[in-house]
Amino acid sequence: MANIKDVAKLANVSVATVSRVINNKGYVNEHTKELVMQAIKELNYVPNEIARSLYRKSSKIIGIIIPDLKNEFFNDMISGIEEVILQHGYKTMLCTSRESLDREKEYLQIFSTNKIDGLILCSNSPDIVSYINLDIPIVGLDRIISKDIPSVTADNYMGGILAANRLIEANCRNIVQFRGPQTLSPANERANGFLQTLQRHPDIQVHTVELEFTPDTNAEIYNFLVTHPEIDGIFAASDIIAANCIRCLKKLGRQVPQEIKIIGYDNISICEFTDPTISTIAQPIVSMGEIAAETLFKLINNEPIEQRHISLPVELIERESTK
Amino acid sequence: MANIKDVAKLANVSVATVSRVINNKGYVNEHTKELVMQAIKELNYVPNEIARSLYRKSSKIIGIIIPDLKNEFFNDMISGIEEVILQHGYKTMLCTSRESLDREKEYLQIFSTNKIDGLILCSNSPDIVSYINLDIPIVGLDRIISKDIPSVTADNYMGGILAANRLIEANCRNIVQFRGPQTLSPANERANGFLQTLQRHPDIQVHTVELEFTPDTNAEIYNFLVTHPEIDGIFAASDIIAANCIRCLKKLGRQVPQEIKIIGYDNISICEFTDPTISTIAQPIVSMGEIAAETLFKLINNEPIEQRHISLPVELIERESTK
DNA sequence: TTGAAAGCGTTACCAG
DNA sequence: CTGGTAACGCTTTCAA
Repeated sequence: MANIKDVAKLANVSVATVSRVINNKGYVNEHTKELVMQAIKELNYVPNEIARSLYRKSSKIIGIIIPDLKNEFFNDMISGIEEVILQHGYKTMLCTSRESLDREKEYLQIFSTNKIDGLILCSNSPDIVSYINLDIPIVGLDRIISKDIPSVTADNYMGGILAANRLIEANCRNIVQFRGPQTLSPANERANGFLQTLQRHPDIQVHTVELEFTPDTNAEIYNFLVTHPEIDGIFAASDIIAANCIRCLKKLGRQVPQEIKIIGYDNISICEFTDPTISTIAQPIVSMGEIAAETLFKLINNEPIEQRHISLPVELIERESTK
Repeated sequence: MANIKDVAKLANVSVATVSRVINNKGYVNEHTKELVMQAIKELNYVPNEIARSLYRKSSKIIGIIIPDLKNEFFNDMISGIEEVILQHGYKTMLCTSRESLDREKEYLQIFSTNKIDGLILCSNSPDIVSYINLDIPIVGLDRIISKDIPSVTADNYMGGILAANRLIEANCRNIVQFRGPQTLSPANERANGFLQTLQRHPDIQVHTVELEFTPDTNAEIYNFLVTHPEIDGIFAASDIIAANCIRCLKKLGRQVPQEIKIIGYDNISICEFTDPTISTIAQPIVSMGEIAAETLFKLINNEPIEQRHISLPVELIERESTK
C-alpha cells in the first residue's frame, strides 16, 4: 500500500504538499495539484486514517453499546443513530452487551484504548457509571445512566398512564401488569404511571408480575393466567410479551379481545402479525436514536445543549386487542 | 490522558521498559515491573491502541457490511460473528448498506482508510467486486460474491427441494412461489431447487411471483391471491412474506392450512407468533456467522482453509401452516 | 536487564 | 506557493 511519501516522490513534491492537496487546505499551485492528483491515482493511494487519528488525537469513531441486536426496538434506534453518525463523517463501533456488566466493561475498555470520540450508551447496569473511565462525551439512550450524563428517553410514565386509561375505558376490572425488571428505570416509570392512574379506581383489581426481558417468559405468563381466570385486562412490558399472552390465552381457550384486552409496548412489527393484532404504546424509536446522536455531536463540538435529559412523547396505537 | 512517557517518567524508567511491561514481553526485573505497574495504576494509564495500530500496520478491526439490521436473520448472524471476533481479540465495525451500492462503496472506502484487517461482506450488488480495493482477507456471507472470494452460505437449492417436497406430500395442486429478486443468488438457487423438483409432477400447476425484500409487499400478494383462488400451496421467500400471506388469506376468508398450505423461509421468531404458526426452512444462521468469522481469521493468520465455498445444511421445520 | 533511537503515516508550523 | 521537520504514542532493534 502506497503512502504519502511514495506519492510525494512520484509527483516530485514534498509530503507537505501532498498533505495540502488531499486535505484541500492551504495554498497549492493548480499545476502542482494536478501532478499530485495523478500520482495519487497512479498509486491507488488512500490516506491512512490511523496515522491521522494519531496526530489529531481523535479517531472519528463513535462507540455504541446496546443490550441486544435481536430486539427490533434497538435496531430501529441504531438505524437512526447510524444515519446521523455517517452524516457527520464519523464511523460507528457497535457492540452488544447481552445485558452483561462484564461485557460492558470489556467494551468500555476497548473504547478507551481505541480513543473513541463519543459514546452512546444503553445500559441496564446501575453501577456502570463507576467503570466509565472515558473523558469523552456520553449520551444515555432509553435509560438514564446518571444525573450528570445527558440522555434521551421516551416518556415511560405517560406510557403507563395511556395504557391504564385505555383499559379503564374498556371496562376492565381485573387487570394484570406484566412489568419489566425493577432494575430498569423505564420499567419502573411505566409501572408508576400505570399504578397511579389505576389507584383512582378502587373498584379495579390490579396484579403485578415482574418478568425478565428474556424470550422464555411463557411459563410464568401461563401459570399466572391459569390461576387467575378472572383477569380481563393485560398491560404487557413489551410487544413480545403481549404476543406471548395472546398465545397462552388461545391455548386456554379465552377470547381476545372479547374477554380480555391486551396492550403491549414498543409498537414493533409483530403487533401486526398476531391474531388479534396488538394495541400498543409506540415510542418514537428512530427519533430517539437520531436525537441521541445529534446531542452527542453537540457535546463533541462543544455546542450548548438545551436540555440535559430529553424525554420524547409516546402514543397509544389502537389495534384489535383492545377493541 | 497519560501516555507511556508519563508512566516512564513517574516510574523512573524508559518508555521501552514500560512497553515491555504492558506487553509482557522481553526481560524485565520483577521489582522494576512493580514500579511500572504502580505508575500505570496511579496515572490511570491505558495504552493508545491507535499508536499501536500505526506501528503494527494493523488495526485489529474487522469490518462487517450487511444489508439491514432490522432483519432478524442478519441479527442472528451478527451475534455469531461478534462472539468469534471478540474471542480473537479483535473489534467490530458494523455497517448497514441498506441494499445500496453507493453506501457499500462509501463503507468500503472508510474501511480502506481505516486499515481494517478483514471484511465480512454480505452484499447484493453483483458488481461490488470491482469496487473492493482492499488488500485484506474477505469472506462472503449468505451470498457468493465471486468465485475467488471464500464464502459461507446455506444450501438454498436444498431449501427449495424440501419446500417443494412438503407441498407435494400435502397434495397441493396449484402452487405459487413468492420468490426473492433475481439479483440475489440465494433466491435463484431456492427457485431452482423448488421448480426442478416440481417439474417431475406435471399435474401440479406452478406460478412464480417475484417480490422485493421490502416490508410492503402486501398489495402484490393480495392481488395475486385474489385473482388466483385456486391456489392451495405457497412457498414464500421469507417468513415475513409468509406471515403477510396468512394475513391476506385471513382477509379473504380462506383457511390455512385446511385450504392452503404455506411454507416460509428463515425460521425467525415470527413463525411462532402467527396463527397458524409457520412451517419454514431453517438455516443455521448463527453458525453461518461463526463459520464465516472463523474462516476470516484463518485467512488473516495465513492458515489453510479446507474449502473455499462452504454450504451449510438447511432443515424443514414443520408447524401448523402445513399440517 | 535496561535505554536510546528509529520508524509507523500523517499534519501543521515555520522558513524560505 | 513549497519544503523541512517536529510531533502524535507506541514497539522493537541494537548497544550497553
